[in-house]
Amino acid sequence: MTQAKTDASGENATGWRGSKDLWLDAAQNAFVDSGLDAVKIQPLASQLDLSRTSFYWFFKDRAALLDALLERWETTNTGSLVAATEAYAETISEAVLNLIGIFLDDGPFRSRFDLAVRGWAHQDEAVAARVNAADAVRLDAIQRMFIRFGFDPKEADVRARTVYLVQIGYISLQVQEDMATRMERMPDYVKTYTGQNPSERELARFRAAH
Amino acid sequence: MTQAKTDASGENATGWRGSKDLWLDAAQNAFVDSGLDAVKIQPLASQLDLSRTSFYWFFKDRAALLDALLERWETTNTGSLVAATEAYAETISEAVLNLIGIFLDDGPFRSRFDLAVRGWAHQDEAVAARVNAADAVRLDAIQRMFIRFGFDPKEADVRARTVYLVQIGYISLQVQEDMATRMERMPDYVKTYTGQNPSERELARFRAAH
DNA sequence: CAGATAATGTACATATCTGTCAAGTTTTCA
DNA sequence: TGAAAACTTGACAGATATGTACATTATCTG
Repeated sequence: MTQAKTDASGENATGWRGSKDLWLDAAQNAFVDSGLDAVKIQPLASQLDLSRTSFYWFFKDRAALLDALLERWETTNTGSLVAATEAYAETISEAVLNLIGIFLDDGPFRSRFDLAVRGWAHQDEAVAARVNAADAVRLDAIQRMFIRFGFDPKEADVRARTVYLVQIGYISLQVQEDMATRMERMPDYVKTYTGQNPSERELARFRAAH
Repeated sequence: MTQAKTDASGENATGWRGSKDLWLDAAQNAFVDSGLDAVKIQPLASQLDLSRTSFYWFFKDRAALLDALLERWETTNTGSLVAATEAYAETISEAVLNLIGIFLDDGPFRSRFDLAVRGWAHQDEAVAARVNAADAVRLDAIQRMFIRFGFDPKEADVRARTVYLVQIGYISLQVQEDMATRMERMPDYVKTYTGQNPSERELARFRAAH
């Protein structure tokens, strides 16, 4: 078997109606919107207006689809978070703002994807293990960021956890706050996270970026 | 219909094998361990060694069971958290330690129950609304706690969010840390949350309690 | 201990999902 | 343009879930 090719724009370049990515994208949407148990071949098929059994040409079975989903998550979310911790910054406040930024808007890090994966981990040991590993990698990257700005390793660890866990908590709470509210809280958050107030210039730059 | 009575110890006081609470407890266990979609009457029945249809004598249908589950959550977790914010404390550090304490051991607040309910909220609008309301009540109680110790309302709000979100984040991460590790991090957490170091006496009291 | 009530079980009707197979149809490319 | 490759489909088989109707049995009460 060979997959349908896609052109540079990601569009379907072949004359065929279905493709591996088409099924995977549909699965991801269902997964992000409604959790693992919404990822069912039958409903996806009706939604795509394809025969249910056509799915089996692209994937061995449902488990293979779920594997692909998890793999996609790993290579997306953790990577973009680590990159943000390594972005250029002159002060720890700026670095923290860089990091918080990726949770704010729909950048490469997909909060809801993260949430859905954690829901999955709740009912699957193997997935839980992979999520745990991802969390360790992320926390480590954030801790290194604090250390780079002169924090003692132990305190850097706790501060890394604080920043990260607050973001995960936000995602878990599924809060729907408008940007203005979030912006208003930002200086206090930075102060809590770093122990020092962000400069007006840093805040202005952050506001401009989001 | 009348339910089987239970005696003071909560044990089954009647000669009947099943009871509303028996089904509800089993449902809660399945729910907490594996999420909403594990709460199915057929599996619960085999597990309880009762006929599947016997369930329908106690509950109208599956939806009624789930309602009871959510109600139980509301009257347990939020209540115990609010109580902890109102517990006696001489300093903000002590108050924060009081609050963190309920997440540490298996007290009235059940972390995993909270996690499971949030997973449910992810796939059900109505549940999401009730969880949102619970979060608002909890955050409000924590904010009042900070204000009581002299914090400015806006800063109290952010600090309340930080403490609460970190705990929710911890739950979401399903971290399995031993008590020693958690204890070691405690002073830094208190410092981050309150801006001041806890006294040795406060830490000693906390260690003794957990 | 008998009748009422509470609880349990069997049988049936129905829905939704997964996966296999063999036979189709479309597209590609030599 | 015609054979091969890429895809699509309907029919089948099986698993597991929900809920209703009705018969049956266990427990309680007077």
